[in-house]
Amino acid sequence: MADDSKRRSIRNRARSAGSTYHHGDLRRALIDGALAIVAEPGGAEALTLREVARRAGVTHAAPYRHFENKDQLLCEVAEEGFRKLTDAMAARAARVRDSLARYRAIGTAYVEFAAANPGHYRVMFGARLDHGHPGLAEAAQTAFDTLVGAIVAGQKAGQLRSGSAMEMALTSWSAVHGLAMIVIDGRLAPTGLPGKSPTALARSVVRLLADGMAAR
Amino acid sequence: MADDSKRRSIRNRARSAGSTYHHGDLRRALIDGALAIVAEPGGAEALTLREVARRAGVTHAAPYRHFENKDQLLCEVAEEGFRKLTDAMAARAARVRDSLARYRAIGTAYVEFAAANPGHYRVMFGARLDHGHPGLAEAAQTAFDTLVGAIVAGQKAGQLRSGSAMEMALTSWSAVHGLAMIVIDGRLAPTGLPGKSPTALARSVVRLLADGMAAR
DNA sequence: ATTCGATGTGTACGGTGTCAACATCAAAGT
DNA sequence: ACTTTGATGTTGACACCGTACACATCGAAT
Repeated sequence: MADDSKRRSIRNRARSAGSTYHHGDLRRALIDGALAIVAEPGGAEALTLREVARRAGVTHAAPYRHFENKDQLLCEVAEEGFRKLTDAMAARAARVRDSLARYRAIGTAYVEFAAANPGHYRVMFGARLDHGHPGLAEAAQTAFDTLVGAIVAGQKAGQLRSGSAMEMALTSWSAVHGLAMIVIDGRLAPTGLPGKSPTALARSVVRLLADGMAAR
Repeated sequence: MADDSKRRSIRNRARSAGSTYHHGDLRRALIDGALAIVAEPGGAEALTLREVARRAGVTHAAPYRHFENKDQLLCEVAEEGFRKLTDAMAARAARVRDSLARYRAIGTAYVEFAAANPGHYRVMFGARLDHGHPGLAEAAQTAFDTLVGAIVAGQKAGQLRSGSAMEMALTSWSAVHGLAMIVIDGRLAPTGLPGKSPTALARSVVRLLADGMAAR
């Protein structure tokens, strides 16, 4: 019957993807599906538990065997996002020697990551996220530490003004996070600077910020 | 019957609120209901069309006679939010003579407004907002212009460095918006500065920002 | 070979935004 | 004064969502 053949094809799909038991590694498949949805035009709005299940070829209730609820899945997605963000910043920073320029590079990379992955970024900063989730908290911390590290290094090199590195980091993070949100939410109209590329805007904001933080 | 008495009480409630016809000024009642919900603990998450209708003592479909869809209602709520934000900034600025101090006062007032009205602020910057909505666009523009005005004034007074006022405004807005989001989303953990009051954080960030923008 | 625990299925519940057909009522036109 | 009409509110439906529970299935430990 149609039912049987459909079911078999599902099993086969799961089997082919390095399965451990029952139907492949569903947990991983669900996260991957969520990542795929979030990268599509629909964005974070279209990220629904049922759609994730559909893509994994599984019933809408199956995800509950691997995640307590939707938020837990979102945490996993967000965690992966913070790791990618950290990587993006680190990769950019690695190509710059001057510590002030490195600070700027990190800020620009931050905004560009958000602009390139708006759906993912929105999940990372969604209101419903369980802040207690251990992996997520650690991943977010690591991303933030990248910024702090660059600031401390700049201070040691005498290129950034002395003072509370933490306050400087919070200010920097606020600026890049705010710009990222403004850009991905399409809120540039009031500034009269629409049409400008995210990169150009990021460079402009980060330069002003770095000028302010630079030793004088 | 119970039905009749219930209906009558609804009519009476509407009547008592300066009605024009059928049932009072439902459009206004719906917006007010939305504003009330957004100010409650539940916040923007709890803002549902059906709940708004319930509070107005009306059926779940009635709002569609006054708003095309939920987003249009949200636009109205957001518009009112931007007006209140503008007022809050202007009120604070009016008490400061020095133009650099005034710039700082505006930034601090911005963050404090968001911290005091997190639900409302989240609606104002929700992803689903129709950017085309005329009233909303104007209200947002006015709020932003408050910032731009303060910067231009500071430049004229020789207290803020010269350069593109628009870029400086975008940088300032990014910083206060970013900090506002971080605070109301409870994302301070990575900074190691949790527990600090929004006001203290705002002052710290704004001071750093103003130092950077100040003429030297 | 049997049991058992983990995993996926089916079905159900209450909630949401939205729509279309219907009912009502104030005001305009006769 | 009576009718018509257009704006407003109601009813009931639809498709979706997150979540819960009882049931089926199947790999692995006994």
